[in-house]
Amino acid sequence: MKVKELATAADVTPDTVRFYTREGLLRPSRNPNNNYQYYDAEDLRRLRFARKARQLGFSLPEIRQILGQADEQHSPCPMVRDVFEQRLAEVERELAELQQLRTRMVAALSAWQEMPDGTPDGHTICRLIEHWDDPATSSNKEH
Amino acid sequence: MKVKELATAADVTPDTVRFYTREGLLRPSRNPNNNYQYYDAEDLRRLRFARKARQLGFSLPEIRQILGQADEQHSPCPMVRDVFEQRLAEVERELAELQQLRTRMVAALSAWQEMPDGTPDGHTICRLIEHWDDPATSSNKEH
DNA sequence: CTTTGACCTGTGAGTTGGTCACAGGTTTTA
DNA sequence: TAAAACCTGTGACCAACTCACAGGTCAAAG
Repeated sequence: MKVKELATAADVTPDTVRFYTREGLLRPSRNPNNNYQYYDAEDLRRLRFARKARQLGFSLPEIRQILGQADEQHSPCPMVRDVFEQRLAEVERELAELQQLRTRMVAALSAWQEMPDGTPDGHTICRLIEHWDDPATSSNKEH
Repeated sequence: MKVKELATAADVTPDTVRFYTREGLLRPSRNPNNNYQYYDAEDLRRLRFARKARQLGFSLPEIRQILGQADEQHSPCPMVRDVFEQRLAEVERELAELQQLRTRMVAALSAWQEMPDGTPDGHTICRLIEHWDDPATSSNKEH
């Protein structure tokens, strides 16, 4: 398969195929006549694997490591379980952060309903923001 | 105030002050003798404003625009309200996406409890991931 | 047989919001 | 007077692609 064929088969762009190849996740062979890269069924499996892993939150270096282990006949599954739990914890942290941001934004928005637009007076930029009270800063509960 | 003094006053790093200066958010004066940059109370206000706006999800270009409007004696508040609502919508999109990811991850994790680690056999990389069913792909509800 | 269009190649820059490193100049402290 | 702490500008780095460019290859259509 050539780049675009593989890309179509895995439902990604040719650019992504080329990028993953540069990153060492795929190992195409080369036709010395025209310098084209040719991918086989194994590459397709690797690419599909990589995409699924990405959707589950694995990074490219992690995926490269998993593929490398499998290449060397080691089961990557224990590592996968391990990394995955860390990722889940991280996702939950991000989620909490984003929820907090949303809460702050909703609160700010409702507070703004009652505030008029300020006219610039040289020492105020935008009261909506300047008079907004950051809960993380005002009463520091962190650490 | 010199760079570090301003940074300390706004609780950011000197690098951030320099970065914001390069980005045009701060406008220090210069001492021609030593080429140092000097910041005044207005810069401190701008910097604090920028940090609050960042916490509320505004991007640097947006903040630059807001500051620019205020510089020209236009009230940036209407724009702030406008951008803010878009940002809130975006945050809610990201939030939904992250929640979905978390759901998928939790489901995968519980499914994995019952699955043994595979031994590499040349046509499987890691069954945990390969046999995981992406809800977005399998039954496409999008669009 | 040539032209067009679709494909291929490698390289390098852009995205976001900083952070870090480097090499060298200045000012303050001991 | 020398070290410590600060200042300067420039450029690379992070993640995971995406896009652009300039040029080479190849299949089908004229």
